[in-house]
Amino acid sequence: MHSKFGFLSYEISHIIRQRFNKKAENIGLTHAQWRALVHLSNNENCRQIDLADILEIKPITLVRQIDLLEVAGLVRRNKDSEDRRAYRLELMPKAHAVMQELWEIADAVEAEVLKTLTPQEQEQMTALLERIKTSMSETI
Amino acid sequence: MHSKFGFLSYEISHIIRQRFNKKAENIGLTHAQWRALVHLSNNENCRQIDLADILEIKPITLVRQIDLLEVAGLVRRNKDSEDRRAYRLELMPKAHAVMQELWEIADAVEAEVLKTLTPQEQEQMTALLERIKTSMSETI
DNA sequence: TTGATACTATACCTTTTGCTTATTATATTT
DNA sequence: AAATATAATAAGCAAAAGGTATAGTATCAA
Repeated sequence: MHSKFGFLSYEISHIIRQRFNKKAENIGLTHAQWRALVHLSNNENCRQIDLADILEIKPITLVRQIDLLEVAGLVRRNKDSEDRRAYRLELMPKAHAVMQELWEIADAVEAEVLKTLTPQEQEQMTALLERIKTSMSETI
Repeated sequence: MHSKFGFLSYEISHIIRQRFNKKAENIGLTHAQWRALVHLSNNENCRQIDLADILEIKPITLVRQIDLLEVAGLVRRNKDSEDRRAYRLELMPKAHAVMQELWEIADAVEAEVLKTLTPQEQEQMTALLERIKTSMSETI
């Protein structure tokens, strides 16, 4: 029996993403931008390279996401006082309002997806996935 | 506490995909083509629209994947004898050899990813994910 | 201290994946 | 027979990500 976990996790997140995009299209943020916002809010004032690392994407890929978020007034690049090469990324007040809307959509999509499991099973699965993710980031 | 499952499943599959692509780049098939092959081998002789449905993509998106797979000699479009609008997709012998290589890579990536869980936990998680996927396809 | 090396952000270009809209040919239903 | 639906596809676009190269700045080692 061959591996299935890779396909399962891909296909589930693929459908979640489709559903999220459909419900969120009027907000004007793509899934990738929304992901950047969430991780930025967990790591306020980090540099672009830090955020790119967290998002598991290349710095150049992040540059344009930040460009768009900056134009939308959600994020600001502040010059790092200690390293003149770097920027520190600040979340603007408007971002919090947008994020609240997006969290409602994300929570609704997720509730729909997980409704087939009991609360205990949901917790169990989240815990298992978190262990996998932690182990993956350690393996480089 | 906000939803996490969407992010977790996305991020894990994102990293799995990166690792897979890196190891498989010399084979000359992209992740999407590989996914199409696997699902085709589980549904031999289906029509393009059936496969698109299984892959949760639009038929036009699949057209070009099949074009590429056909050029590579892995898949053949056979005219459906009962419906002259449709093609039946046939997996060519060469595809099986390629798939064997790709399965080895996929299995290795997956083993590495899951090594942090016990075999029981791995089964548990796969079972939970399969229930989610089944429930999602039922919800349309 | 200076010269080599490394790092941060980014410009330019390409690839991969997927979509929308519309078209052609064929089936099916009324 | 006419209206409607379906299978594949063309044309063109968009989102997400990467590769290579470069400017500017930091850091380390001789």
